[in-house]
Amino acid sequence: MKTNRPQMLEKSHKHITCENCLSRKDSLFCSMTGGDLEKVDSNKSCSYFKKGQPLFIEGGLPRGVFCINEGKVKIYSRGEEGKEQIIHVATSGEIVGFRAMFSGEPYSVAANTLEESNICFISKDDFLDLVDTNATLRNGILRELSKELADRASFIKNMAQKSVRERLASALLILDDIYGEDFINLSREDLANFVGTATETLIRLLKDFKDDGFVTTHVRKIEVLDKEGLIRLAGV
Amino acid sequence: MKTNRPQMLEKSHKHITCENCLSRKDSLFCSMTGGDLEKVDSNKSCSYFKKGQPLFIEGGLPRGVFCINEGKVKIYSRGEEGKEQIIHVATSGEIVGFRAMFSGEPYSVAANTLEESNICFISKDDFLDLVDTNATLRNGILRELSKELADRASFIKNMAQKSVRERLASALLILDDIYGEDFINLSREDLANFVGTATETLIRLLKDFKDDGFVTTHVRKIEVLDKEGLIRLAGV
DNA sequence: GCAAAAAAATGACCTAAATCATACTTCCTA
DNA sequence: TAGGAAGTATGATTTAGGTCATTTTTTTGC
Repeated sequence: MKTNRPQMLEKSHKHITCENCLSRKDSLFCSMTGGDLEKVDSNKSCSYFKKGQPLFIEGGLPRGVFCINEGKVKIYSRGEEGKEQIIHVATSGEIVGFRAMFSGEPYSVAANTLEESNICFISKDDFLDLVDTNATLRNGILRELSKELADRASFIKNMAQKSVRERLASALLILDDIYGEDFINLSREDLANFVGTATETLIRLLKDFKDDGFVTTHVRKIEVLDKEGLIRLAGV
Repeated sequence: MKTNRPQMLEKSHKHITCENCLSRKDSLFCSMTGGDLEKVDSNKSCSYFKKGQPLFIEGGLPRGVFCINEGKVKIYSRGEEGKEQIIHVATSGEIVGFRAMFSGEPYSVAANTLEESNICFISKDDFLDLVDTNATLRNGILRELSKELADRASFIKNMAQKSVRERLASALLILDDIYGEDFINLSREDLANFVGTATETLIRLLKDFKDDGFVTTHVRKIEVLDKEGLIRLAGV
């Protein structure tokens, strides 16, 4: 059963040891062993982020990467009239912002927390050093980049060829995966910006989905009731 | 002045030496020196491809990478009703299909020549070996992957937030860059599948652009007359 | 615990762009 | 080099979904 727990994270800046980080098992860092792990551990800094805080902004200069210990982060880019397009929602264990490390260019996207989060920061030098010396990590990163590239190709195809209804179904399935044990917890506006539609349209469609028994809502939180149904709707 | 030359490529399978490959300067391989270059050279195979031939198909198993010596290749993915979404048009010097080398998964996209092309093939083992031992190449690839990721994020945003008109303007600018000295040479259908619209809509909008003096057409070929105008239209 | 602000919801309306139908051109190839 | 197929063009019609305006609910800060 899904939970609706009001998460209360430790608000201090106390150090989270990689050794004990529960999120590490899902992470690119999962393979790391003694020496490298210690190096990261001693050089990283951990912070508590309130909901809505930026990790970095579009056009900013990257100084390092962020490793999510606990929480959710939206990766997005702003269009002309300021409308956000959310590209990805990152969760515990994910490393955020490492693409700009390699491209040598400013951030092409921005990142903000979607809820209160504990996030560690590893400096550019330390990270690149690690990538250079640790072949397993490097291969993990190459694999990750490739997968993400494939994801985005399919994202583009969906935007081009699917109706908003189908895209919403597919977005809910993706988010249900990301939120795992918890309810999907995004504002209607953020959800609309992920699906790529107007907020009003999203609200209407979500109501349809509710009426049809695919989902239910607890104020702003969304619970997926019928995955199979959504899969059929999404037409994957 | 743009050319309209009827390209006639060497139709044999004769070997193209990397050493003399004119496209190499634009390539990820540009940094490669004696030893590595010779290794690639002696292990690769070169082929002439007719217009419309597949390099690989969606879901197929990758055996190596393709290096375009001369020609154009569309990278695309098919939607449910078989409609193609073109993700990228690759040209001389580009290496195609290296993402799947790292992900260990089947191709998530397909690749077909858009015109007759000379393309070299490098086997998976040779390529991965090279990446493992040549740090410069490796960094080039990481940079390339990152840039492409950024490109696709902006592609997604455009699909979500821009009108077909704006997307067409932006697509024409991108293609004008890719085709360089030559006219843009894509079927209306391919162009529609790149912009992400119906073929009829594309034809109508292209006519508008012609009436407004932004482009002119030579049968199927498209010549950009007013870049500045298109930039304004695209709203970049 | 209340006021103000932000978010969510609903209604009315409008248009960009899809779809369907058909005609015209250009390109192959037999 | 004729004839058929593929590609291009245009017209008529429909509709998904965007926009704007307003109300209701929830959240937030004092």
